[in-house]
Amino acid sequence: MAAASSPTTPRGADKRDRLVDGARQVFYERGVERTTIADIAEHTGIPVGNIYYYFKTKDEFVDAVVKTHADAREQLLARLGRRRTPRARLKALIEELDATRDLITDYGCPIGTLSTELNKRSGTHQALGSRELLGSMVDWVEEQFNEMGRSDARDLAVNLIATYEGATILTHSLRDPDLLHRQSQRLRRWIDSLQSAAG
Amino acid sequence: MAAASSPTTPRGADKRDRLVDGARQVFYERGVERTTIADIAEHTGIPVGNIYYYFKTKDEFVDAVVKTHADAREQLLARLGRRRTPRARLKALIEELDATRDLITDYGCPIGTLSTELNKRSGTHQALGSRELLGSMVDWVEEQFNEMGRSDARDLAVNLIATYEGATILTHSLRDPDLLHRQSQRLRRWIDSLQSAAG
Amino acid sequence: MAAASSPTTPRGADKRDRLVDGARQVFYERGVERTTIADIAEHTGIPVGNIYYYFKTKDEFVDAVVKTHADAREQLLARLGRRRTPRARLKALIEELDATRDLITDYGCPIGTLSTELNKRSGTHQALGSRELLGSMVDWVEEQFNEMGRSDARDLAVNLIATYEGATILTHSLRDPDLLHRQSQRLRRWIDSLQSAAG
Amino acid sequence: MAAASSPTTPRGADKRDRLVDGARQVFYERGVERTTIADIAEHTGIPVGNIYYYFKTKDEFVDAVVKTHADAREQLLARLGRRRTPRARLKALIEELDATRDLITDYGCPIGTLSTELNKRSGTHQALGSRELLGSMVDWVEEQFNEMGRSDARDLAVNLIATYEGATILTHSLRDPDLLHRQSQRLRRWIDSLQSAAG
DNA sequence: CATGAATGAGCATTCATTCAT
DNA sequence: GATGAATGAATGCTCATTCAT
Repeated sequence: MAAASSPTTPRGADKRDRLVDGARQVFYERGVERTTIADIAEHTGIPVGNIYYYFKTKDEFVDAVVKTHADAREQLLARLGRRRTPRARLKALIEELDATRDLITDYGCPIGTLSTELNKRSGTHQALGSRELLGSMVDWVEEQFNEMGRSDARDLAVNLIATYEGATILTHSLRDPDLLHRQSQRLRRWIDSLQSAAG
Repeated sequence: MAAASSPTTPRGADKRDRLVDGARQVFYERGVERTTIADIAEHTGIPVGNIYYYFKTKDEFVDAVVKTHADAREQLLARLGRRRTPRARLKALIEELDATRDLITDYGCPIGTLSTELNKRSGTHQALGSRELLGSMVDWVEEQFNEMGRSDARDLAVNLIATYEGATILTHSLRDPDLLHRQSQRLRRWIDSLQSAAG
Repeated sequence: MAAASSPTTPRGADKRDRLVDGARQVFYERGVERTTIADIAEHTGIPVGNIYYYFKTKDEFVDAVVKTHADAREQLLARLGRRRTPRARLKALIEELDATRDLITDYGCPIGTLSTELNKRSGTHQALGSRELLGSMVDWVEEQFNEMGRSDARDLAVNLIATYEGATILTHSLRDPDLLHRQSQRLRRWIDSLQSAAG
Repeated sequence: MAAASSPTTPRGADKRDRLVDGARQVFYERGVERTTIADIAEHTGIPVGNIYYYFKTKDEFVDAVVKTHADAREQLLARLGRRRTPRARLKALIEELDATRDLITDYGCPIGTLSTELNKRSGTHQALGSRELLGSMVDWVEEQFNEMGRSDARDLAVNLIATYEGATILTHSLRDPDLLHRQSQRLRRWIDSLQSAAG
């Protein structure tokens, strides 16, 4: 009869987390539309009836998964923030992303494919959250370029994220992890090549 | 007694074309998964029962739409091929794509979003056709860079297409057509900056 | 502009016959319910639209096929009638039926399976015709036994037909043509064993 | 707080049983092909959506109904097995079957018509189960004849079952219950007339 | 008469969501 | 809170039948 969850986490939070994480995985692998609540139930081992205690609709699942991605991204950026220079931070970002290239080859960019799917979902579901996902990524990169004294920071940021996202699409479509790796190296060289205080 | 259809088109081809085109549009706007045959029926004004005279399964619709995109791309590349220099061809390609930025802002890149969706569909549907769509685009670009004497033609081609595709994702997610436009300009400048006969 | 059909047959009779015969075959192999008009069209090479010129409904097909079986049976009985003695006629009947045991192993008795299916169809379709099929067979056999002077001719006739029909069911279900053959031999011995003028 | 179902039956088993039994009836009366899931829903009062909680496909219904027939037959044979002599068992079997002649007049032999239909269904559905139904019946009868010391037990068994099955077809087709009754009497006399230890 | 095409009712099946315990 | 079961509105697809030429 002892409490099954830690005193600092709200009751049932662990179960909710399992659900969100399970949904994130299945959404990623099969896509949101093709994932049924029963799929999530099976994947997490939590019965369907119980799931609805935590999530009233499938859309709430989507929101929670989007938030999960946002949190993960925030943590990543926080970790990268510890680096001394903006150039180092940007290159570390590329490195991190490149490290997941095998998953990306199989299922695409978790954020990119989700965004694409949620954008088609609009009408049913506000894709606001998804807009945030990529947007704040661009914002963070922009900050780094600003710190480097670039007046064209926004364009550079868009270029970096766009190049990376596009590479994930090709990597996934052509099932070639090496493609993403080479593109990552190109991006790192490009970052190195940029002047620090010029427009 | 006037001919109902042009002598060069087989009977019923016009209706079939209407269906494929309708499907292409609805797939593009709502996504393949969220599009029902009834949606296509409503959009084209062709009753459901009749649709199945032309397409036996939804997957056949997908195949036909993929083929439509492939044909359109082929025509585009053929048109671009008339330009004198590879550099001019590449810049014209960027120009063409940039011209559709308003649609892309609303619905994303027709080929990119379709590919992404079809990749999640695998198992049910072979995404081979979709693989071709982006792949042959990269191939064509690579040829241009080869003609320019670049030994790193493949990497440059991947970079160009990736950058463009990524830009469509950001443009769509952030609903900002200007973003794609600026990125197009950047790509054109990049093409101009490349040495013609260096690795 | 020469007449395509013989002057003694009504126009289109040949095509109609092809249709009935095709339907008979497909009905036999797949069953009436599982056979579509398109199946008959494909099997006969006559386009669907044209079929409806000869048969307004699927039920009319069924009627025509039943009549075909009735005609064939009549011809068979007429042929058997040429034999001198009733005993010889009955044994020849058994012989004829036994000769088709390979088909029966694969698809059952053409008349028996059709009757069974049509009886389930009642409400939609009056199975009167089908009732005739087996009924007149029994009647003919009864006549033979009558001619043999048997006062229990009806019972004997029922026994003969029932035994044969039942054997086709087992033969078909157990996929064993030998079973029908042995049962045929048993029936012939039984006929031989019957006294000609006893009750 | 009283138990809703008996402790020996799993939860939902009663509803499942209602479904199987309903399906068995409707299959019997209308035939498998002409029975829709909606028919079963209406007949049992269980909504369509709920039915699929118990049976994922129509074929699963068919399997369950076949099994029901197999179970019923097993129970029948077990009951008959209590009789002292094989001859008594066989005669009791005939008696049991004869007792249902009114139903048979209306709908035919439950096992025979089902087998016939399932045999046409092959390709879609393995008629193995159906093969068993009649086959094990023959086997059981064969055992009785073996016990009687007949070396031709197999043939005799085939003859008995075939005669009975054929009689149900005629009875049903001609809508005459008396026909089955007379044939049953004939079979009983035949059994009595057989020598116990002769080939 | 011939034929490809049209039509709509119906069917098996799925699934998000709700309910009773 | 937990859970199996319930529910009904889709969804993709079929098919007998009809129509236009």
